[in-house]
Amino acid sequence: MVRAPYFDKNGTKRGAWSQDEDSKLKAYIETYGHRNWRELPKLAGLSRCGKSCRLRWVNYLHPNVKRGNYTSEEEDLIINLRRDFGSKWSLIAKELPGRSDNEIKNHWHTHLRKRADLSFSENKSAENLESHEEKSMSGLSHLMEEDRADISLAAESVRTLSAEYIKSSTSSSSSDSCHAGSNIDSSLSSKVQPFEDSLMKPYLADTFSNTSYEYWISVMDLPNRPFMDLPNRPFLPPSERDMLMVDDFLWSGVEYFQ
DNA sequence: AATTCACGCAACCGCTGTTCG
DNA sequence: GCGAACAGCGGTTGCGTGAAT
Repeated sequence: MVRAPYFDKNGTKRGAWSQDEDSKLKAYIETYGHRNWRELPKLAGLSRCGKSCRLRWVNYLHPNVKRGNYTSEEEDLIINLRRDFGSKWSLIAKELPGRSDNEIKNHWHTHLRKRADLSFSENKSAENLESHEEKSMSGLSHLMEEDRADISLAAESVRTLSAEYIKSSTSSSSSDSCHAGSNIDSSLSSKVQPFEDSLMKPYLADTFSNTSYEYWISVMDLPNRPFMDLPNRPFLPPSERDMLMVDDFLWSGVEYFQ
């Protein structure tokens, strides 16, 4: 189940813990506490590094650690907290007495993420989109103001082009109003296509296959941003950094939908 | 029965924040 | 104010186990 025990080049033991090591660590901490993890292994007679000892204690040996299956209440709580806090596992763990951040993180990745995905796709509906938008924007709060401005610029570009795209699509004679069509002005299409290829398709092909362009425009409709003239602002962000910003922005929305 | 594959989870790695001299 | 040491965190990895073929 875990890495087989071995010694690294410094003579420090790594991998799975033995019962003997567990008892030594537990006995030492219960007697003397753990004020200095670096010194602790030497004093406890262990050939481990301090980090390894800390991890073993926090995740396994601590008397408050609760073993066994998660209750449905705990799972619901994790899903809700994950939605609110993101990957702040230590914060989430504080709300679940007896569960370590590592354990919760593992449980999320192996069980709950799928359930959360399923739950989202089942609940996805038009009336929720507005609140999703708010959540998406609140997801930006952790970013520096200048980064938010960068994202906003890129998002504005997306918004503007998408609006033109839809306008062009819906005013055309084509019966296909969902996706890039053959009737769109070729210059506009050439600008929209990279957007669709590089940003939208991963979502459309995944969780948001039925989400409309109108929705994405509403999500990206950031308030109080200067309008950019398309000729002066190429659609694709000019740098890799901008690209990452847009990606981060979009994923921050996805995070909140889970 | 043997082999392959996917899953679950303990442990590790690398980074960031905090404390201390 | 600065750098080193340390603690803590989140992402990733390695490998045992059981299910599927």
